[in-house]
Amino acid sequence: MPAKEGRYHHGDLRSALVDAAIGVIAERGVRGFSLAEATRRLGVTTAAPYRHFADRDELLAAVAARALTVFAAMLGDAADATDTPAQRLAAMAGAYVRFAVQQRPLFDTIFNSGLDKSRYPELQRAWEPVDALLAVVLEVCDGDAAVADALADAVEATAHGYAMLLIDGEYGEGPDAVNAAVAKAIASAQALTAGRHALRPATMDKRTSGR
Amino acid sequence: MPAKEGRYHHGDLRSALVDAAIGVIAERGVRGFSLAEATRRLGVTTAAPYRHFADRDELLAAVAARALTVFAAMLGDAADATDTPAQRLAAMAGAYVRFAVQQRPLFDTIFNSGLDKSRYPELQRAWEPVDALLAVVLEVCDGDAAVADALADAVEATAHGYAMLLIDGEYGEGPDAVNAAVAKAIASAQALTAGRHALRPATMDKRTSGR
DNA sequence: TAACATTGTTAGCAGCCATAACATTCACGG
DNA sequence: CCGTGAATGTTATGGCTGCTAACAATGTTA
Repeated sequence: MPAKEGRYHHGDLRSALVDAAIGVIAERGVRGFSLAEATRRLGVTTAAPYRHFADRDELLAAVAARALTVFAAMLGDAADATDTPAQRLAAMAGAYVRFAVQQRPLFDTIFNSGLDKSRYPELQRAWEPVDALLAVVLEVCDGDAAVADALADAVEATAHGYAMLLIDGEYGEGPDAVNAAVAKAIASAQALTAGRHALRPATMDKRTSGR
Repeated sequence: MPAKEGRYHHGDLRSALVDAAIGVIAERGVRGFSLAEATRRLGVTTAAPYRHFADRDELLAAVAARALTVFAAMLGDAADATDTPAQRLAAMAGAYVRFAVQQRPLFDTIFNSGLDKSRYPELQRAWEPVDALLAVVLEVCDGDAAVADALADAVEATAHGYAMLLIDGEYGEGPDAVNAAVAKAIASAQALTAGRHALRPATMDKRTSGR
């Protein structure tokens, strides 16, 4: 039931707050997000959210949980559009980076909001579909489970790094920068796959890891 | 001249504020940083910083600039401790991740403070030594400049991703998690180097990059 | 319909960033 | 040695934020 004008009870304030929060974050960034602004847009008092969330961060965690479902869907779609396991991995790396810019408020809420993830079990659960996508694809990619795990981690880290540096402006602004970063993430996934023998844990070399 | 007790003029408030800010960030995180708290620790008024910084963010930018010199030094030391260019690259990837945890307040100020980098030319200049380290090592790594640039970007992104995910708690807490992440970053750098032929820009494959 | 749970509001506190007006000290030229 | 302006502090204030306590309106259910 949508909220009627002038009604005392909003109807579904909780999810309306999540929507409003996304809007505010889209306009002002996660850093500029304010609970007060979100309530203003919904025409409720600044005290109202506290009936549904313990504090500001709990609302952000709810936004992040919703964001993770969108994220998982986007990665899944990218994976489904390809044939071989190696292609899926590369496509997901590209989708990871694309998600960061296409859904920047969501990406930022997940990764750049400074939430203490361990405090929100809801969030940990929301991560599972994403983890599953990476893990499943990788088990298929290679018979060797140890290398497969390492490769999944490496591709995830690389895609994450490209995504973060891209939205930080490291590669410039505009669609060209985005496409370049996406392409690099895909190529890196392929390079990691090609050089994956170096990822086997036992292979790790004391000379370079020490300090 | 260090500040004497009860003195009206502090002596060197600007750099004292930078130090204090690092302390506050160390205890409360970048997100919990407050200009007011920093001034409290120095025994000055909350208005005092505005004689030296236009606003809160400008102080953070100064912290970030100092952080980048430490960062560059750490990467440089790691590179110097090795022999071959490939080893240098891998060592820098490990040092990148180690820096994130060993100097977390500094790392967070550089990457997780939400500063608009383009607004602070001082910051852009502070990046140059880091870029130089990556670029120089890579030109040596291979005769092919295009691949070298791509490899430098890929290793940087990968190290950055591991660093971010590590401090986000993705790999757990404690020194074991740190060592594991460092080792993975090093191994990934080696894997990228081994598979670097896939990074050549012309190689990029339309089938996986589309959507 | 009466009692209870839910979900809003009003009012108010404390903390933060930032600015304007004022005070003190420093540094330099006569 | 002094006086005058620049530099660098302080006091006072305003607006925004997160959050809480006390109260009010609405739903729900026996």
